[in-house]
Amino acid sequence: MHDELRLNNQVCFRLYSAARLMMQAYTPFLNELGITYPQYLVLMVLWEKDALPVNDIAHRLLLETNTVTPLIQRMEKQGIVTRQRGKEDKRQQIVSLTEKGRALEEQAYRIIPKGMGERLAVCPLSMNDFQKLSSELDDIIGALK
Amino acid sequence: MHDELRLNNQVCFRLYSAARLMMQAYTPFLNELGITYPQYLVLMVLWEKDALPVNDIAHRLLLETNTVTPLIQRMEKQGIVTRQRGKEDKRQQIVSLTEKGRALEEQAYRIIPKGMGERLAVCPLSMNDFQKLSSELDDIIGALK
DNA sequence: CTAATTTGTATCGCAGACGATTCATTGTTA
DNA sequence: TAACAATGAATCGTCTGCGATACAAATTAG
Repeated sequence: MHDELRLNNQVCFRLYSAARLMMQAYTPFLNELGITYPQYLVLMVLWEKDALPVNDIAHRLLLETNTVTPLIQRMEKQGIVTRQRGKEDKRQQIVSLTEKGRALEEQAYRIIPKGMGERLAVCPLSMNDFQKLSSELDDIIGALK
Repeated sequence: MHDELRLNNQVCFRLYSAARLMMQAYTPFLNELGITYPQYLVLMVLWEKDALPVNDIAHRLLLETNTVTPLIQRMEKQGIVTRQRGKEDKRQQIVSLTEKGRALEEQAYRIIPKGMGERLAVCPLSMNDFQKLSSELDDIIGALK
């Protein structure tokens, strides 16, 4: 009846599916590292700049702190990060990488770019296409966040 | 250190964020209908073709049945759909819209295209850009599913 | 036609997401 | 400075997602 309400006409459904399938594609490689995809995102933030309060990590990932807090608590249990109250502001929890957390960067570097590259090779998109896709997604993200 | 492991270089993180933000953008409109985004997806499938087994709905949404089953059970509690065992194959649960479920299509049609259109208007993407985005996402989905 | 296998759902457990609320700490203002 | 507001985390409840498992119905094999 209403073409606007057809699944096949929905950009959102495509985004939703592509994001899920992409996470699923990462999963076997992340399993080798013993982490989940959201945990991998937290690690990428910390590999770039260590010792950040929960709030900064959440902002970087466009997530709420009530999502990130339990995520990081699980990572603490696994010995990947440690938490300590901020010196200047005692409300903050400063999240820092452990030796194990830092070591994961090298492991990730050996496994993931190669693995995902092969996984996406069947995809008929050029480097240029991925570049354009990225900037279009940034436009959507910018408009909605 | 490793540029491949930078958040800003990840297509996957963009997909993940864009999908989440898009769902969040739908939420206020879906709240008026009393449904969630995944429930909306199920409804779009049923509005197109009513009385489908759980399996068909799951396949259409690229989800597992162990995700769709509880989703539909909640929708049944809300009086949006009904379930009955298949006549030919008693293993199947045939999911059908109730009157309330059918009525939601008109409500959705009045609320969502207009609301989301305004929400995405600030997005500097043309109709053509969205078209290309859709087909690129389809390429990724096709490669990964 | 019975046994083995496959298929369609359901159940369980765990990890996100996120709204709502709480609590301690910090900042601000009267 | 004392009351008040804002901020950073955490907690709670609910709804996904999904791997692992279970189970009945249906299909296939022998």
